[in-house]
Amino acid sequence: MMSAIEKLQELLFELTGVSAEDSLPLFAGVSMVDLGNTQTYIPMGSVSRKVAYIQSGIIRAYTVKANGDDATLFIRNEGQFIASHDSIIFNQPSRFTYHALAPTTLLEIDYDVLEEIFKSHPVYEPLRNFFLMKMLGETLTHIETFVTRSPEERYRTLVTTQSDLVNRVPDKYLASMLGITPVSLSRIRKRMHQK
Amino acid sequence: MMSAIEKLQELLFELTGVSAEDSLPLFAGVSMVDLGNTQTYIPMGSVSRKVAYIQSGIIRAYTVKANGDDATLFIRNEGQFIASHDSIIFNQPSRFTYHALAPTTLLEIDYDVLEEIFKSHPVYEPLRNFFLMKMLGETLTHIETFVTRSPEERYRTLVTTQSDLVNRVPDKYLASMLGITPVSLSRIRKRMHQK
DNA sequence: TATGTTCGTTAACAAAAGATAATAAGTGAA
DNA sequence: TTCACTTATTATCTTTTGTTAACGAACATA
Repeated sequence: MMSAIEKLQELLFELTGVSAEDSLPLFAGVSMVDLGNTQTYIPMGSVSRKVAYIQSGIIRAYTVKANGDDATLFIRNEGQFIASHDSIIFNQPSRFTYHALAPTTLLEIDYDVLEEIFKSHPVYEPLRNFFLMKMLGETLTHIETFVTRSPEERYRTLVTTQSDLVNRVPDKYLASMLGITPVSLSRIRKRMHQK
Repeated sequence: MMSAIEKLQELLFELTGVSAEDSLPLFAGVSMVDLGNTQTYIPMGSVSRKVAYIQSGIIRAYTVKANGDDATLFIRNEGQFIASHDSIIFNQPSRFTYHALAPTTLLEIDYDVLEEIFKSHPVYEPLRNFFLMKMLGETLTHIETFVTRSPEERYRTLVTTQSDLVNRVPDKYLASMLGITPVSLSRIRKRMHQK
C-alpha cells in the first residue's frame, strides 16, 4: 500500500523526473491536518491561501443561497486537491465553506511558499501546470453536465462515475451538488427504482 | 486605441517584466485567423492543439445533446482565450464545435510550440499560470451560477454582468448556455417585463 | 425588392421541480 | 437502551420547465 506522499512523489517523478530523494524542498513545507466528520476546514468569509491534498476522507465546498439553503460547489475525496479559489485566484475572502463529510486527513502547503519553491526550483513547474490543467478540465466537464443533462441524467451520471461518493455522502449534499432540492432527488430515485 | 498584440504585450510585461521588444520569441509563432459569422473554427470530432486569443468577435463552444438539441459550454468574446480542452487536456478529439457568432479575428498559436517556448524561455512561465488560474476561476464561478441560482436568476446575472453578450448574441444561444430551452427563456423575459 | 429561412413569442398540455409539512427511518450521544 | 436530532421519503399544491406547434417579425440572400 502506497502512502499519499509516495503517490505524490511518483507523480512528481513522472512529470518532472525529480526523484523522491530530491523532492525534499517541495515536501518540506507540507503539514498534515486531521478533521473530524462535519468539521470545517475553511470557513466562509476567511482567507486561506493553502493548497491541500486529500490523503483520506471527503471535503465539500458550499455557500449559502439567498433563500438560506446551501449550494454545493464540489465534493472531492481521496487523491484530489482543494483550495480556496476566492482567496488564491480572486484575492478575496472565501465565499465558500470547506468542511469534511467524513474523518479526513489533508496534506497542506501554503500557496505562497509553493510559489517561492516554483520560482527557486523551476524543475517542479510541470507539476503546477499538470494540476491546474487537470482541475480546469474537471471543472469544464462539470459545467458540461449542467448544460447537456437533466437533473435525473446528472444523478445517473454521478452514480455511474462516482459511485464511491454516492455511497459515502448523504443524499442531501448530492442533491445540492446537482442543483436540485433533496425532495426532488428523492423523487428521481423513486422514478429510477420503478423502471 | 491599443491593438490586441499591444494589450498582450502589456500584460506580458506586468506579469513577467519582459518588454515588448523582447517578446518576439513568444509572438513569432502567432498567426491571425479570420472567421465569418457562423463560421466553424474547430469542428466536433477533430483534434486542435491551438490556443487562440479573441482579438475581435465572439466564439461559442457547443456540443449536441442526446435529443439533438445543442448545449453551449461557453460563449467568449474580445480579450478572452479559447482552446479545445478535449484536445489539449484530455488528448481526445473535441466533443465540442467552436464557431463564431459574429465576424471574428483570432490570434492563434500551436499549444505544443507554446510548450517549447515556455521550456526554453522560462521567463514567460507566469503568463501560463495567469491564464490557467484565470480560466479556472471563471469556470468555477460558472458552476457556482448553476448551483446557486434559478434559470431566471442566471439570466438576470447574465444581463447585468455580460450585457455586451446579451446584446450581441441571439437568445437561443443564451438559453442554451443557461441550460434551458429558448421557449423557457422567452417566458422568463416576459415575466421580467411584467414587473 | 422579393423570398425563403431563422428567430422570438405565444399557446396548450405534460412532466418535473420548488415549497411546505408530516412521517418514517436512521444516527449519534447521553 | 433511550431520546433527540438528522435524513429520506411521501403527499399536496404551486410554479416552472419541456415539448410541440403555430404565427409573425427579423434577417439574409438571390
